[in-house]
Amino acid sequence: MSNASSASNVAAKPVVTRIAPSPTGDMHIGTARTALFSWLYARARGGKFLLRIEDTDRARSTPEATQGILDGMAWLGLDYDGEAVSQFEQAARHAEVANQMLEAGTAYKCFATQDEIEAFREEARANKTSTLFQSPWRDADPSTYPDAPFVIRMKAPRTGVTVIKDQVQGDVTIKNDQIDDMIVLRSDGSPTYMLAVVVDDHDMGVTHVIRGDDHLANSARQMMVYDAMGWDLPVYAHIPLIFGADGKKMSKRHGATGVKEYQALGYPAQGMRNYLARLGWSHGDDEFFSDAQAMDWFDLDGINKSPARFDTKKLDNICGQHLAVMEDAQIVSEIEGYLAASAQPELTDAQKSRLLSAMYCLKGSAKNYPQLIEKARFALNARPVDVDEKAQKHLGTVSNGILNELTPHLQSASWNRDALEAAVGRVMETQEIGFGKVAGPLRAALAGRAQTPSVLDMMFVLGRDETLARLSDAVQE
RNA sequence: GGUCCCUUCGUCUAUCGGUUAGGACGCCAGGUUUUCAACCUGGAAAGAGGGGUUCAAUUCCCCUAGGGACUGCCA
Repeated sequence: MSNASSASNVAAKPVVTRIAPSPTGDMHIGTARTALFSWLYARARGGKFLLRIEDTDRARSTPEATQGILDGMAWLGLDYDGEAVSQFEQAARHAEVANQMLEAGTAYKCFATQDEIEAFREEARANKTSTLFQSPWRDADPSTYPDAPFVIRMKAPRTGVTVIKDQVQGDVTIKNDQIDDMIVLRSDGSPTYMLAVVVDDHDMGVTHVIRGDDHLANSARQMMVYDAMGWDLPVYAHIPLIFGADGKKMSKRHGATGVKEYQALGYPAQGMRNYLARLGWSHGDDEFFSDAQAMDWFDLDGINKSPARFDTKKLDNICGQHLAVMEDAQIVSEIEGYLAASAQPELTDAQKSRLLSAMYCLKGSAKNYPQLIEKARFALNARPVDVDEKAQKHLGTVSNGILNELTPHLQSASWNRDALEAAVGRVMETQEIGFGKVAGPLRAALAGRAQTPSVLDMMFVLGRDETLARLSDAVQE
């Protein structure tokens, strides 16, 4: 028997994609990318993007993890249509479908116990034969059924092939004798994932299933359910997994793997979307782009078949480019989210407005929020500024003279960047020194540290009173 | 073990039989400079190996090697 998903019979329908994470831990960065792809695909086509929480594993699912998924989606700006669907809550419907297949004869009751199956597998492994369990109950006469717990299994074809027409992987042919009679309903009456995904995807009207390629082989089995129920197959697109720097599947030892961790690390969401979109997908040589461009360009045929490694250096670079062009208010708002995510004190109103006015000279060189905040210390910290060791070297009797001479010039200067530069220039002339000789002490006095934005920008942002006060503080010390 | 998938600079990738194999990150060198960064210029750097097909293969096919996924009453 041959089976194939047909792109043509769903092409006319509006696109519906979904992300279906299981709430058993932090939302993985790979899940986020899958969500992003699905989101881009649906949004660009005026379709729907849905969220379903695959919480049928009651032992491992937690409300905290569910909240983590919701938070992650919100942070990344991946808005979904309607309410998040709980797979667990559809259990009755799943059982109903299982029973329908039972009645139709496309599924059957299996009374084999887990011990029996395990014993079979052990023996098979020992003999190096196939561990695919072939239930003796597949064609058993119902009159021989014992009064015992049973599972419902699909009656998989044992000959022929199943062809998965995948938009990324191409046609993948699986021999049917490699497919076991998968369990769709457990002995406690609960549905398995294999059944639940198919039923939910069908009920939710999902037209395009975009998911990790660890599900590729599963697709052949899931297609049996579509077939048994006479449902249209979705378009499949199995995307390669994301690897860590060493080429192994991204895991904890590679550093951050959870979406929330990246927010806590201070990456702008826009940059994250851009980087993630570019990981495993490309549109010619385009590397830096907006959401609108990504939607315009994104398509399944641009997705690569080979796994990509996660590269934080490139992430940094892309994020830096986005920060440089982001709206100031947007950056401040994201910084507030970053501070909360990384358990740092929130900004006061005064700090926010200072940050906002300083943003023009901060956002051009930072790659993430910690870097930006580090540069913004001069604006965030109140007097008296604490002077670190490196800055301290620029303060002393010599610098006192320079700062003292600069003070009257600043008192009379009109407060714009050119005038401030002229004021500094006058001190350079009379003292016959270079800009650096003035900037050093000035930087130390204004910021108390060696790495800051331009001294001209700092004075401009701080304003006359604050600037003069900081100079005075420094001279007194 | 079995089935399936993958393989272009260190990394992300372009190329859809004919290119000096292009771009980006990172790296190295130089420049700019008011510190760090940013920025500018230049440079090194790739078709896993072996067979075919073809006038011509990075591109199509096969084999090998190396990765990976699946092989659960997990999702």
